Amino acid sequence: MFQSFVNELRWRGAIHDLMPGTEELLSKEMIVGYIGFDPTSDSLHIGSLLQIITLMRFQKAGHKPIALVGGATGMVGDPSGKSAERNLLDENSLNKNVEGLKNQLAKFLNFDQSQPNAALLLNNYDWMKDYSFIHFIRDIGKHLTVNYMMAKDSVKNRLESGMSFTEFSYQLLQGYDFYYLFNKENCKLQMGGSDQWGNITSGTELIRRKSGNEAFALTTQLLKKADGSKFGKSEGGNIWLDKTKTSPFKFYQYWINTSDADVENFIKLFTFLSEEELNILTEEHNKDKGKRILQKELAKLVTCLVHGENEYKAAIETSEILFKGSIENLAKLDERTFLELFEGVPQFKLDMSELKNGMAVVELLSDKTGILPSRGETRKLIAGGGISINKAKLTDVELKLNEQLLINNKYLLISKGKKNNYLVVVN
RNA sequence: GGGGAUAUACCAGAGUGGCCAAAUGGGGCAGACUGUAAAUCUGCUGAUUCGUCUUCGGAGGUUCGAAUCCUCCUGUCCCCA
Repeated sequence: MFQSFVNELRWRGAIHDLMPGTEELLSKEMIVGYIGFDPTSDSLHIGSLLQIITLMRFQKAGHKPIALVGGATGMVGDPSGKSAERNLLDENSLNKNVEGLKNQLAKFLNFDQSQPNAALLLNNYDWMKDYSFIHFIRDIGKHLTVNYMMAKDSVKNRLESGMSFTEFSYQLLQGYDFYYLFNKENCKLQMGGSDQWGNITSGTELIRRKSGNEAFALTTQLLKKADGSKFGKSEGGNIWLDKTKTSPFKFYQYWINTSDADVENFIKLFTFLSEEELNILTEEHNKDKGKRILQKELAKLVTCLVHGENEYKAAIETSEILFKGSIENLAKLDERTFLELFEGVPQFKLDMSELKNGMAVVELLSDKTGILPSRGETRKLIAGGGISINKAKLTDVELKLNEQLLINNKYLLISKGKKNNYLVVVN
């Protein structure tokens, strides 16, 4: 039972690096392992989802996962992968972020205390807040040399451009977390993205030097898309797990749009389908890639995992209407269903009186709604055939809107390109 | 401390008195094709009431006219000490 974890990550192509002995350790007995999450925002995004899923797999393999929110480390800022010193978060937003992350993380793991491998959700602020500087540098700082710390990539890369003592100390804080969890929770493994290797090994080193014990590390591949662009971004920015930041519809759309080049890789990483199930699906998919079998399955499973089945179904319906449906069908829907369908679509309000006065499309699209940043750009886009109203391509730049265009006397469906839809609600 | 180079739109990078809202490439947005994919091709990419208006590190100046010349300031890079 225990041996499957590393193997599973391996065939899914998730592993970047393992400390020697890690696989043996995990195959013998139930192990406690942790992953830390930085409270840099009040929601996690789909990049961190991969780490959450790693913890879930870890738990499914029979091990005990700890999700650690970095309430203390977040006050300092992890320099890993950063080319410049960052601003510190103020405490209010930090607290808000910590709470947000805790709520999200809680949804993915099993905390049922009757299970021996029940998950834990911890905040390192709890053990750091009363640790005084003087004691910390005596107890902890004494065990790692500056030479050792400087050899880390996160520090080395910054020797030219400069780095504050604060960020330099970061690895010591994260190292101490591991040491603390090792002693307190018998946590022997830390996992994380490959950019965390340096921080994790500072922890294992601290454990070794301070107590002579051995701790282990496992890092996962950092995700990249096949075309080199960044994973987890769309025009609107990050794809968040919080549905108020990224609607389930948009979330679903992100996954359904996965390119052929990425989809096999992503479905292995982001779903719990077995190797056989995946083989069958992939074979089906390869027969006719146009059906996008893998994309649909991936979008379904990830949306269900994060937002639940109901939101997934709603997202599918909205997608059907927006991409396949006709405007007539849309008009047939009752108001409630209509609004439900468009929940994930950005909406704007407009006064009927403004419409009756004959508002120019250009004005609506730029000044009134901000769908486009300027009138000039709006004109250009219309001229280029990039705007549709109620699914009909808009050809007349000078068009004046009137109430006859409204669906059910109330709505206007604006599309920018194929994939960006906006709903104007007229009262 | 001395000497030199450089600063141009989202980025890279041409332009060195008028033909410059500024070449070209990348990125972004849109169109065609397709499968809501990739690749490819096409258009757009300062604002605008389409007459103009505001931009080339900053502040002044020369000139009918300045991204381009002059002065000062600021930032960056390189060399010497």
